[in-house]
Amino acid sequence: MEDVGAERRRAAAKKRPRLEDVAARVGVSTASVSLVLRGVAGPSERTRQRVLKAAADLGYQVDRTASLLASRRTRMLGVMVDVHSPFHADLVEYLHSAAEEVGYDLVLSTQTRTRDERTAVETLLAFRSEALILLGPTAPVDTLAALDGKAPVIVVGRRIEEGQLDVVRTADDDGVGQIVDRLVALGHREITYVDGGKGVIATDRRRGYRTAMRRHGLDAHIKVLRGDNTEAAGERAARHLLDAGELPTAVVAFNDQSAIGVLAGLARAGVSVPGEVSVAGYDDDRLSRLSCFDLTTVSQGAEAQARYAVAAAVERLDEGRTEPREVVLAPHLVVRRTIAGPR
Amino acid sequence: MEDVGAERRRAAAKKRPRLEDVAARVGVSTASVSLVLRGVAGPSERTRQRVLKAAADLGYQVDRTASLLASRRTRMLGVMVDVHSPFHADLVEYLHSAAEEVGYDLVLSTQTRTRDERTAVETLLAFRSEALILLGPTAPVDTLAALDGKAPVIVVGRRIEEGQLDVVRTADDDGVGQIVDRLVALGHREITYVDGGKGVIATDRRRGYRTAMRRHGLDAHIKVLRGDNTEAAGERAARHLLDAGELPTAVVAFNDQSAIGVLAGLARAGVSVPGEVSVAGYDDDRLSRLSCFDLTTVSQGAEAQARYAVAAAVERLDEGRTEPREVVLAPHLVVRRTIAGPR
DNA sequence: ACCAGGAATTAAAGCGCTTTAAATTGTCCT
DNA sequence: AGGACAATTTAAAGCGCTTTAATTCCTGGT
Repeated sequence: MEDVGAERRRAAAKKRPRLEDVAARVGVSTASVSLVLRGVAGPSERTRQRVLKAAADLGYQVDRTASLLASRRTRMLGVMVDVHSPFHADLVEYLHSAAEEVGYDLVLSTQTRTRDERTAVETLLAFRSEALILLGPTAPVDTLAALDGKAPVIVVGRRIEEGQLDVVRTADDDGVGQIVDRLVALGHREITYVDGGKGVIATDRRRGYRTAMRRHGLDAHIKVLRGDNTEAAGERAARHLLDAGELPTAVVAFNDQSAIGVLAGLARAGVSVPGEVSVAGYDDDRLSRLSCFDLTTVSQGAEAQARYAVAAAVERLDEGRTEPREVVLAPHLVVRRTIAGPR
Repeated sequence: MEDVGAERRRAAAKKRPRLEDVAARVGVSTASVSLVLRGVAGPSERTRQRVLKAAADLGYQVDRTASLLASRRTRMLGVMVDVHSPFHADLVEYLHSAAEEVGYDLVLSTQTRTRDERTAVETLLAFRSEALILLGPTAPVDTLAALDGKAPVIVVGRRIEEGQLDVVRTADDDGVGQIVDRLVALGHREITYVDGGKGVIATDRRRGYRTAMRRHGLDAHIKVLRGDNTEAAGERAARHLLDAGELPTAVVAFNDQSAIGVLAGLARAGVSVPGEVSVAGYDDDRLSRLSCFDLTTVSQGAEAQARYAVAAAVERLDEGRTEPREVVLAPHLVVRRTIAGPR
């Protein structure tokens, strides 16, 4: 009993200082302190200085949960990312800067094996994000639209049918088309595509491949290998090609991770890239830029996407826009080492 | 004027439901609803069901900021990570599971170019993290110790002198020693080390290299190349070696990222690994496992570290431990493709 | 000396939830 | 029927901050 009491007292003694403590020390009201600390105009210079000093002396640090609760606004944007994606990592960084510029803060929630999309989004909402920026969400449109009722939803990187939600994305089919065009220009005809699974993004890119192949009259060479968004899938695809014994002259993968898997699979079998086979990815993520891969890929303009996404959120939040808007950016080819003319 | 009023009314109308709304709908008090929603024993089964139903109907979602504010506890652990480090990404994932198991939640804060360690930690504190788990912090001990006054600090992966703080780490010098031992056993004598900069971790690993070399009587071959924790540094080091024209038979790098840079630099110059030069890294991070690298490295046991870190936090928070404790795990060699006997 | 008007300051009412102590209800004996 | 006791339920007091409306304090002009 004694002990518990003592402990409690000790704990109370070293409790973090509150606004009230700072106010008491200076001899002003908590209102004034609050104003000074947030840099709101009003308090006199003298008060300002004294408050600042007292706050520093006490080691005062604002309690964000209380601020958020008290102010109707939170100025926080919730971002859902897939922690495994290097491309998302890039995006997050740009989102950070973009948000900072307009005075917003980011709260991240990441999906892992144990936390699915729904949980991730709920956390964001529970923390009072004012808008949700979802990077490549896989949930059905209805679900996303329902979410939009609770907070403006900005979907990044994925197509959504007909003006239901704010979307920022690149024209994925066009991007893949550009790769195919370039490969064809280099003289390739046997161009195989490694698929990215059943998401909307994957569908678009696959379509881009098919369309481009047809445009060049290469219908007969259209070949799509099952896959997903991981290195493992790329490697499997490569093994599959090798086992089949008839390597195409070029392989285009759903994304960079998959492409890197393809690269690995080929390397292991001693197939030279781009000597024997050309390989291209999609996203221009960190990994693709590593000099050991130096992968030819398509840039989605991560920075621009981040900027537009934040801008969209701000428009909804601060400028009263209510109609959904879609921003489609043009992807552009980033030619690096992994493609060349056919063998 | 009219418009603004109207808009405000509309906004108010679709405001998210509060505990009170759920309570009103069922005809009980907010207290009961709170209890039910948190799964606390007390409310009858009948009440329980009705509350759950009402909450679902209304689409109620708890406002975390309010909960946190109201409960003295937050059950949140603040984690500071470097978003660029694949090893940290691994750790975070394990931390997530470990925390979840003991009923804690994680709030992440990442340093980027624009956000330094201090800011990151302040955010964590502002969100009322009860303890801080710092992954490889670079701040001086004093700063960290000061922090410990505000919330228990658990330092992960870095040595801290003499019982000032909770620390979970692996014996880095030993780890590097193991690599050197293995290389020597394979017959290597000219083993060069690519340094990791001036942090404490780097110091330990460098020492491990030096000590091991001396132990094998290879003092004359000790050679440390300047570097840091990036791929770029590794690549620079490789170029340096190549320019000097006298390649060692083995290169040990500060971490996997740096080692991958070395690999890239050597590959570009057409030097075969492990044929002509053996290369080893440290951390056993994601990248090192990619089959295209298949890098020999040292595992720090990310999962175990995460587990111990969370355990340490819980002990401080819930079990009243106050003396700092250090957990030093034994690293273990992960032999993959990149080392072999000397040429 | 007095007052209008602006500048600085503050009292007080929440924000949406948790939690404690007290009130209410129900059950089972005697 | 009356009462003891346990099972439920709830009123009300915060949590630490923001914000609005009101108050106080200064000016300078008359």
